[in-house]
Amino acid sequence: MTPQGEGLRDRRRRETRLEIHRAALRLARKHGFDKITVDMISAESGVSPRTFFNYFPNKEAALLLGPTELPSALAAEFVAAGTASPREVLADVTRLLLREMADNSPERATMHDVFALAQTHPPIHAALLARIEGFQKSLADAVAQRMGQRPEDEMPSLIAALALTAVRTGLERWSREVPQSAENDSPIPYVERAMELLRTLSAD
Amino acid sequence: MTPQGEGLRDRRRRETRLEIHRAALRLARKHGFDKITVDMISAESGVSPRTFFNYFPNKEAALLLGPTELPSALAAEFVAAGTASPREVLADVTRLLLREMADNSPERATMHDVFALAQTHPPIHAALLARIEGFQKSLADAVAQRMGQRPEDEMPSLIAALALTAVRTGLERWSREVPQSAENDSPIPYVERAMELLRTLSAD
DNA sequence: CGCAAAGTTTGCAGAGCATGCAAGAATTGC
DNA sequence: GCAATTCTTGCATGCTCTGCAAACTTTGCG
Repeated sequence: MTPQGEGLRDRRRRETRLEIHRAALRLARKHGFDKITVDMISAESGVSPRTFFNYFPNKEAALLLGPTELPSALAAEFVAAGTASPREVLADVTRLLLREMADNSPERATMHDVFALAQTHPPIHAALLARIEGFQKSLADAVAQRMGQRPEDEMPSLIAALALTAVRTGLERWSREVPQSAENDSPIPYVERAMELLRTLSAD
Repeated sequence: MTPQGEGLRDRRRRETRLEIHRAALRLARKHGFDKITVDMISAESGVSPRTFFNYFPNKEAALLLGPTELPSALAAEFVAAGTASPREVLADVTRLLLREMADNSPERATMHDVFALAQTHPPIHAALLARIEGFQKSLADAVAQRMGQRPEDEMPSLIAALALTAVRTGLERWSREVPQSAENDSPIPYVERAMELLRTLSAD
């Protein structure tokens, strides 16, 4: 998780970014996103307001820390698996996403909070949707590459959209259902259930 | 389209709203969304900047005029069709949406422009996604009601999401493919194609 | 018609968001 | 240890959006 060859400068930058993110999330949980300001977040995280905008393009972005694209290592591995039928590819994509979520357990509490906040705060919801959409696009690119199609062809987009719809539906339910994010509390069963229902809807 | 029992006041309100919307779209097409201001839109549409915000909550919203929910008449009709299997309901939803799009031909040029602008302007894209999400939620509610399920159950959400994914994919391709919105140029074949591919993906 | 109630427009003030710029501080590589 | 690079910060500025109150318009009713 912590890159090896990084110097002091890189480490500090990563830490500052995380610090701002955590401060934003803490304050948003406490007061509600619409009641906090960039000044408050900056003060809470010990940087100047101007510096806040060196790390995040806007207030919403500070809440959304995760990757905005499919990590290229995973993408490469996925593409290398070779051509397959659309249905097989879809099944592979869902497996890929589930595995990725299983690995990223530390981020779970954050994901829970962000999804919960999004339910009640339209600007966060919009930002979250845009973020997911970007991820979906990079996923669709990987799918297209694996299927030997062009990125603008519909099938890869549809496959990526289906898979992420299941993920999103599962995460939304999880964040609604489970009020406090306890230890060892995983969204994965929820996502699996959504994927299962999607399969039912397809091939019953 | 033009309600009968509306007085002068209502008519003016509707006209002003449309006027602002058209001004916003015209300017956004011409200069790009990030280059225009609320002051410019207000001037172009002949109202004060303050009045702009009486009609729209923010700059993005002025571009998105359409309904934010499934019209209640359609919802009622849909629900009345009675219980059916998930797959049948999904097929019905896609039919419903296609019919609705066929009827709304006047809005096509606008839809084309908005989708095209969204491709290049992240804030519009986010606003559009949020709008679609809201529509999807109301659609899911209708589906839930028809299937005798609760709104927070997953199946209705998944059905609504699938149908709107097809619509969205079709519209995106349409707006990318067809640069100028000519007369008699319809997105419907594109949406139908996306729906067809989705079926292929399910039951092949 | 005429008048009171309700709704609409506008200006003004003010808080907050976001960006460019330049000066100063810290880190890096040599 | 020094020059180059990168990061932080303050300042100035423009834009977004809201609350409030005054002026104006429409409406409904006597």
